[in-house]
Amino acid sequence: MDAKIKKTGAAEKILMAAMGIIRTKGYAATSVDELCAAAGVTKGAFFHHFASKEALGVAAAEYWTRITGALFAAAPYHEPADPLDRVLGYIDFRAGLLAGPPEAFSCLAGTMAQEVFAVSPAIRAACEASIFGHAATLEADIAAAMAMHGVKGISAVSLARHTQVVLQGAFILAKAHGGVRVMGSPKVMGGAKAQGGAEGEGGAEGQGGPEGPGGAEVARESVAHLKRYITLLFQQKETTDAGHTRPVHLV
Amino acid sequence: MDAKIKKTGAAEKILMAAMGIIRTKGYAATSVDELCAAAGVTKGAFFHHFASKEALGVAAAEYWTRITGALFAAAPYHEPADPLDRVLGYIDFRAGLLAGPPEAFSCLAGTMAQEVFAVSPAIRAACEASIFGHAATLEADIAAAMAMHGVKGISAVSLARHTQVVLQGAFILAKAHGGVRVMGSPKVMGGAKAQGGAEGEGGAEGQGGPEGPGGAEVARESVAHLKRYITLLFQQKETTDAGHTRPVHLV
DNA sequence: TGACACATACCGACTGGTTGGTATGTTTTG
DNA sequence: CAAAACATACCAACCAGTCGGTATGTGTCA
Repeated sequence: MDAKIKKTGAAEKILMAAMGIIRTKGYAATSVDELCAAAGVTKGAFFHHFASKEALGVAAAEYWTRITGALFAAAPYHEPADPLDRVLGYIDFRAGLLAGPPEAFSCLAGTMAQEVFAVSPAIRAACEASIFGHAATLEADIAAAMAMHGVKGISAVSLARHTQVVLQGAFILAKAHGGVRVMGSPKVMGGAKAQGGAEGEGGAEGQGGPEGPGGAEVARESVAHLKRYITLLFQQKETTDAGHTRPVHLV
Repeated sequence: MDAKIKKTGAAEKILMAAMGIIRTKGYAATSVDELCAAAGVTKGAFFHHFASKEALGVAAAEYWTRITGALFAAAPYHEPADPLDRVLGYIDFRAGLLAGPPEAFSCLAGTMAQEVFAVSPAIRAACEASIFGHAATLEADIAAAMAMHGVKGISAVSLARHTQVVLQGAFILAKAHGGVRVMGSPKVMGGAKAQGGAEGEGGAEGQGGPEGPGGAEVARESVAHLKRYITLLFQQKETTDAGHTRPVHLV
């Protein structure tokens, strides 16, 4: 990087900005002007690279797939020899990512899919590819672990998807819980007008966690349940096979 | 229409319309005009009853809490004497609701929380109250079941929330999967412009389920995992506590 | 080497339609 | 009647998207 110091093009700057803003405010509430301002480019540049706002949505989902794909490919959970350890390692890795405000750890594809599934087939498809494609990267390890530990009656596909269900759901509870402290940046709707009666906490506990503001802890607890589920699944099948207890047909 | 046959006021008509439209398109993409048209009222009526669009969002979340609260209070899963059966009955009840297109079974509070958690504290709080409040209705049964069956080391609060995490996550995967068939109503974005490369299926299987179009089946599979988790949780504690074989009620 | 053709990347003023919201009626109801 | 419930007309701000233009290559032929 001497002669050519990485001149980031406008397209990528827009995509990076889109990742941050859409995860915070959602797709529909994000305007093209806002995206351009955040990326430091003009509207002309935007529509030079993307045919429409919807096309940017598709591109953002694909960008997200690329970025996260590289992150998980390089992660250390692939190392263990036992496939079950790799699966549990994946879950630990995901739990480790749950820190800070929700927009820092939530999933762009899940956020967009929720909003546009009924109005933009193209974006929905790109989000589907991202989520289900990522789930598919777990299938091999899960299948190998099930074969090795003699777990039967459950499909690896379904269990792989279930891990994503728990993560996506954890993001939502985290977003709903406590919320973000107004640390400046995200412009908040005028508080005077909303005459909402729901001011009190809905039975939530201490929200000032160790490192961040919001519901990362709620999310981590569910991921712990997921890990316990998988552990029990494999542990019980082993005892069932070995011992006296009559074989339990799962599903 | 004789003496007083339920003259539905404008406010409730708007709230009912909001439930349907926001669950389909999301909060941000739903315009006030659209809401008024669907409810068959005018803008004047809208702003007579709601101070702002944000105030409607809060009211919609509270309306949702009321509606669903009544539904679950009247549901039959409260009948069994064994609290564990009530908990598992709840999960079966939720699984039974997973049919048709995603906008028919997904959660308004989860949808809105995802979009507005960073921009509208009032709506976020109302959604939080809805989701965590509903989770709280499960705590008593879960705690009783854990006491009765000697399960320790897990908090009832956390397990109750985990059920909601799985459900919310299941909604997202269902929305991302396959999608809705364009059966007329929801106006779809212009397909010509979006030059998305993601046309192929992301490794998904047959999407034409028995009754509906989309991903209800994907959702049901995750709920089955949830039920299996809770079953294993109690079953293993029982085997650990009391002898070996124990009545297993799987699925 | 220089001149020409062509392509890519980017700029920013502009447009027509839509947005949430308001001001001012008219009708219904207690 | 008076107040609440609803309708009509309207507005400024904002929206996605357009369009004419510039600056910088890049290949190519003489």
